[in-house]
Amino acid sequence: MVTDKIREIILDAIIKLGFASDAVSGIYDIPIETPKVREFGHYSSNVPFSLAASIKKPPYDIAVALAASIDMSMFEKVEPARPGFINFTLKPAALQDVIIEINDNKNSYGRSDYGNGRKVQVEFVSANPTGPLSVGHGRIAVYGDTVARLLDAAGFAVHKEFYVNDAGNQINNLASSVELRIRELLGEPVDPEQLGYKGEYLIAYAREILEENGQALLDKDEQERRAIIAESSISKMLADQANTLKHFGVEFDTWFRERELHKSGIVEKTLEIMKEKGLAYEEDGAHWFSSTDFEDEKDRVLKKSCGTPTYFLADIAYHRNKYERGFETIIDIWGADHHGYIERMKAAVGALGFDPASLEILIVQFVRFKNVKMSKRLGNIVTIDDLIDEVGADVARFFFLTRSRDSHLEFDLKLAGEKSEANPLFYLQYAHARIHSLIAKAEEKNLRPMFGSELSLLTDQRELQLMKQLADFPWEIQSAAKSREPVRIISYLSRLAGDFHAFYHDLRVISPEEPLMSGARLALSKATGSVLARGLDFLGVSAPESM
RNA sequence: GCGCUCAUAGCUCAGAUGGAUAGAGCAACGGACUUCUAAUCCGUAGGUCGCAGGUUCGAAUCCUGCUGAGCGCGCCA
Repeated sequence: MVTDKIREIILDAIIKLGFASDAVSGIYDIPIETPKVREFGHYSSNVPFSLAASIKKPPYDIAVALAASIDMSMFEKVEPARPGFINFTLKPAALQDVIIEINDNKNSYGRSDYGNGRKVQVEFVSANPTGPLSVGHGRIAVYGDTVARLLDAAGFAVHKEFYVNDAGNQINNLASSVELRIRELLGEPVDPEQLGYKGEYLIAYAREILEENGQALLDKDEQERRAIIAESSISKMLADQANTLKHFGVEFDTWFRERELHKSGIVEKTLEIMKEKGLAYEEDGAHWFSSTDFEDEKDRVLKKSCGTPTYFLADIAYHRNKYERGFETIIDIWGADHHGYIERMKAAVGALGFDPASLEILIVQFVRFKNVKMSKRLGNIVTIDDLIDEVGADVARFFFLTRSRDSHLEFDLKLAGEKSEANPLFYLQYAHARIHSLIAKAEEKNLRPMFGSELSLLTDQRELQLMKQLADFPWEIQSAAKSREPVRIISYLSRLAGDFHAFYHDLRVISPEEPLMSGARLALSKATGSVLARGLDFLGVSAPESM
């Protein structure tokens, strides 16, 4: 990775000059960025500012000293700049090597071992199994899935999990609603007001359950009847949700059932542990977690006076279980309505002796709607399935990923379906398709990508800029993974596609009278095509070969 | 009332631990195809980064207050 090489070179110079300190002791302490102004070079670092405090010299003087001590083998120019930057311009040869690197690592370019195989769990969506997934879940699904893909590329061992809340009142509600639908199918009068879940999707479940079990189902005693209906409804719901997510390009390693926590006794066990550690007390017949000792605003109930555990206790047990499974970093992705639970969850994890910093809870803001006809069938829900039907999975995924997770986005279904809104996606896909067709056309004239010494012919400003962009890919993946911001990949790919389009427009690729130049430019195009394809793959979006 | 999040071009949004002249797409305007995909390229115009203070060599970014928006504050899940 070019950026890491530059960091190493800077670090060597820092050590040589005796400037190393606590502030700067490893390569990842060295900031590096692409300057906004092209004249400043390919990369720049403001590390002199980081060093200024510890070695008590003006940043500019440090920049001058560093620039003079840099190993120049990769660079054409290394210049200090006021008030304290060092600007680097790579030699063309250093950029040309990137094409070879990409070609040699077609299926792995962009991957790094930054994560060093550390186990990370990403838990997301985790919708209740009581209805179809909404567009809000869709935003979370795409965000979580993409973060997981990026972490994987950055060298983490990633596990994707969907937590199924299949215990608690909402399940009783679900079962009784389905039972009412069954009775309705059998001709009994049903008061719609009694339906906890009014969505018509339950009618289909009721029909199937009736077919599977026969009318005898209703003769069983209530507890048994409800248990059958509940389990059956849940598994149908999970199958539907999984199917929806699959169409959306999102698949999980595990679907973790809350029920299992209760059945296996982990929930009770967790309460006992908390009591032993003096973290829980009894008052008014209920069990409380003294979370105020851990910066929560008030104590929370773990087990109600009626004897049933709260959702919160189950959640604590669940998180304990996550740590027991050996995850070093746990990422929970929640909707904005759950932000009030972050403090208490972290408090609980910390109280149990785990490092609260290892639990990252990321909030994804809600999606609001504009120009949407509310579906009577489902109440005020726009589902992921509706969205995919309307605009397709690619556009839908891309739409969510272009907004950072903090933005309170307004979803305009009308706009999303139009070309204008989707244009940035087509821009990327078009670049990929163009490259594919270019290479096919060259083949007809017996011209193929060449990865030898002819690459040194690539010295035009357009070519250098495109190669520089390709060189940045691994770094962009890594920083998007570190910051959990997939949106960066979109910005990056747009720049890459833009540089390719400009290159393509200004320079002739296929010219039989210049076979070496053609070969080199085809190699550059091919490298661009594979980086685009890999980038789009991280976003879960297709890279079409023709459009 | 308290808390979390957000406010950047007409619209939708980027903006790397605080760094150099705040960017892109769409919309508007003006150019570029008898030649590799014009779903493209080149250019013009568009900004008091919600408002007011503060921190410092430097603030869209950090802190405080205010305004506005979304969400949350139960022995619900």
